[in-house]
Amino acid sequence: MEKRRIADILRNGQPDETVTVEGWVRTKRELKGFAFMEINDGSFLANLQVIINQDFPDYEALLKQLNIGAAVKVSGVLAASQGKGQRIELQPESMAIVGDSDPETYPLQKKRHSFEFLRSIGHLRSRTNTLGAVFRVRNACSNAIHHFFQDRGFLWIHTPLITTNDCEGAGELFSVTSLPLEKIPQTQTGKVDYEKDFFGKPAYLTVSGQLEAEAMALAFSNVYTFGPTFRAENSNTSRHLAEFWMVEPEMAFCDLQGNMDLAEAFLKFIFKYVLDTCPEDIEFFNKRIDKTVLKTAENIINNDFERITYTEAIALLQKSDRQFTYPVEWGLDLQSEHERYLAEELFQKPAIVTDYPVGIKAFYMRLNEDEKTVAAMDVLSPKIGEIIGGSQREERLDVLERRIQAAEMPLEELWWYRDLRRYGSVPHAGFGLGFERVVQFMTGMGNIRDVIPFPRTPLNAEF
RNA sequence: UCCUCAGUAGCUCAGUGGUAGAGCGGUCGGCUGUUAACCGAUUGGUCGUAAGUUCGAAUCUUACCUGGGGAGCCA
Repeated sequence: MEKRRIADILRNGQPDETVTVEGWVRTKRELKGFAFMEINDGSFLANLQVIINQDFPDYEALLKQLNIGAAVKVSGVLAASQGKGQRIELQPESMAIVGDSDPETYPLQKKRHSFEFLRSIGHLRSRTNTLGAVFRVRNACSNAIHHFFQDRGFLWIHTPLITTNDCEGAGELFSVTSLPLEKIPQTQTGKVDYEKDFFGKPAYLTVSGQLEAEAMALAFSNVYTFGPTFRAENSNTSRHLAEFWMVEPEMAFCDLQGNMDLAEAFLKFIFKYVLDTCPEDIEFFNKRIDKTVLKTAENIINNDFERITYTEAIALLQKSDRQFTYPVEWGLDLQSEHERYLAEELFQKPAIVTDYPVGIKAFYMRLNEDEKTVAAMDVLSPKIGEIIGGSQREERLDVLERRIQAAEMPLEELWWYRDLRRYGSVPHAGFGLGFERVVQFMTGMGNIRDVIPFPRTPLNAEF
């Protein structure tokens, strides 16, 4: 008998087809002479309804075991549903409890649970409608990312998770060591003797694969990373994780314009891809989580992003009649409230802000002709804020070295990064995108901890 | 890390100085097409932890722990 996924049955199944399905009981409703059971195998938002008549073998005993959470295997014949709410349903001929579930202790009920509670049962929460939809969308989004870049000839590169650069960028780093913490070897001056450590010097979990991606871009022209990234910052917000996934394309022979064009095309593509592949899940989010999800997605797909310079953004903020908590002044960084005002209220769509003051951006961003600004870009989105941060990179050795020194960073440690400017240096650009923030944006989920299966945040590494 | 709100039954919450409550869930019974099924009964508690005030504390005070929202930092 043909084993089929529930998504396939609900989309394509026809009456009188014989099928076998495997999944978990989501709900059961008992009536006088028969019972309804719904099972879900994770392939689809909706459940497959199974009708069990009282003349089914061992009806009484079976029903006692068909509790929410139990794993079952059912074979039978599809039939057009007599009731409302589903097109097709399953009339079983044989049924087996693969793994039972005690209803007294199983924490999931057939009712709404708070996301806070679901986080405490991270190993089971993916069996709920919302988290199920989240992770299907997350998967589709991952797929979309690879499609987008692969179709354009970008090489997917795997940059190291362990780094000895403590100067990759901002953010606190997690240390990586094989030294015994209870008895750390010390030098004669009483400092940690890193020469005895695994790598012979301090090592950390990476906060970005960008520097290595630049090296690879200068060999393969267009590359991208897509992998985990770590930040030890004690951030307790709905949009920060200690371990998250980042997408970082890097393009040789590319300037800031090309970078912006790619970022915009990229966001449009992945939104359209997810809309096309997970329409039911997006519909669910639009109905139950955030009623603007669909509108926002269509807005992104169909409209050009607003593009303004930092200087123009400051002027717009100063011109607005809104009272901001933080000062608006050329040279100061944009605060969350400023970014949200621009994207959410003024433009009501994503906005790309470029050419920030040199003083507030990283050393590797290319110095503009005015020597006051750098070729940086931030894509600001409604609700989430900064969703993409990128720049054209400084390709001129002398300028780069000046910037490194101005940032009081050690030139020697960046010897290989400087080498890239010495041998065949070309204008190049790239950006970083927080993957979970995109999934948050697509689904309307308010807390980033609910768009990654097992979130790592301060004081939380359970599961 | 800072500000702010919260922590009471398995879940969601009410109770704001005087006997610990409801809905949902679970269990039992009823119901011929349900779909957050419905109807009836029943079960269920270290009121986050510790100390203090009081004749008496879920309720007031202090500290701590945990969580939510916001901010900073950032993607």
